[in-house]
Amino acid sequence: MLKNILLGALNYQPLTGYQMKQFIENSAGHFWYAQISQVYRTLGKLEDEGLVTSEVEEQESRPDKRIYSITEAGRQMLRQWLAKPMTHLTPSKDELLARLFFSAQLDKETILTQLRIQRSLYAEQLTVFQEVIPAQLAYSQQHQPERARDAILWDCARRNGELGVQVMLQWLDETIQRIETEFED
Amino acid sequence: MLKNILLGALNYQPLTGYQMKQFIENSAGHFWYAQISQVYRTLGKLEDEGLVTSEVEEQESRPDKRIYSITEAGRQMLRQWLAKPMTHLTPSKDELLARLFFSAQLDKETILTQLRIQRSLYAEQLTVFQEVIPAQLAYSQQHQPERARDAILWDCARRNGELGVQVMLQWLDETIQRIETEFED
DNA sequence: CGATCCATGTAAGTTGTTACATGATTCG
DNA sequence: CGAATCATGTAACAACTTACATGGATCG
Repeated sequence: MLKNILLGALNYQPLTGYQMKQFIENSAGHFWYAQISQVYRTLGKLEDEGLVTSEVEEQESRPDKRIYSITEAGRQMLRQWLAKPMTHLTPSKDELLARLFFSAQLDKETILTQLRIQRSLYAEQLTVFQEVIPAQLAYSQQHQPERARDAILWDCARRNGELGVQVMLQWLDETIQRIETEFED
Repeated sequence: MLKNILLGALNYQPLTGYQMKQFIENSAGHFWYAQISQVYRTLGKLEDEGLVTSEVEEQESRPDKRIYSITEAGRQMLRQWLAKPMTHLTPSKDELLARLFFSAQLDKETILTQLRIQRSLYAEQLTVFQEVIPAQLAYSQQHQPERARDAILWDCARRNGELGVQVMLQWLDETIQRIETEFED
């Protein structure tokens, strides 16, 4: 799967491994993440499979850059992945819910503290979707007005993040209140 | 992480690997999943670490059962995990968003078909959170009224799933409409 | 009469994480 | 003056997936 995401990024322009890691953090962070070491290894595999090529650019006072480009075979792979219908829901893992599910043995205050910490983390995350990313999208739209379709889809992804965070905040408020009133200690 | 979830399940009563897989599917499926083979291997490791013990129950006309129980060390591990504050958000991966993000090169109808398939999958999922799980919870509450705290927390987890699915349906409707009106073909 | 359930696992492979190693530059 | 940024990767380990193997009972 990371392979497809790297191909997707390289489909716009050639990038180094380091830049791809940044791309994932800044643009795709809401629906994907990867360690930098994994990015490098995955790029190596993509190159072995002939889906990308690389060339080294020498630099002074910095390590040389290895710049990756997508090949025609890579583009075909990407298109294949995108067009193949997805007939399942992406399964998800959520540590907070896993903990809460088994937390009946904890005392009330420990649970509430946990939930309040998460609430503040989500509140912070909301500004990313409502302020940071919109600013980024506005900028890239000004500089690349020909990418109108991308702009729409990127904003749809952003909106998904915004709604997801809002619903978590709503749920956390509901849940905190419920535990405050329904739990005896 | 799967280790903690298995310990959490065994904290209620001894179970076989097969039953734990079912438990994960039925009760924890919304926030965790695991292959049955992974469950067996993880149980083996937990036993090596002395966090669970097992004994074999012979059966006729069925393979023998290996029944796992949590040890005192296991309970301590579980409590430690539950009580340690979680200061990060669980990162998530979502293939649908990843695909959509890179889908500008696809034609409008292919994207819309994808989104409509997902919409129907989520619609089905909603009845699980609104009908199937509430029935399960009502049943277990009747049979174990002493587990009042568990009942509350399990319903909070269920509610999280319900809200999550509802927000995905809302987002899919929004997104389908947006692509229908804003995409030219 | 084929699929699903019960019930166990192993083996091979892929993916992902953490730690290590290097080193100049730039920012606070 | 220490931390972060740029830039590369390797090694060891942990986690997870897929395929294989077995076999009676039960359901549609």
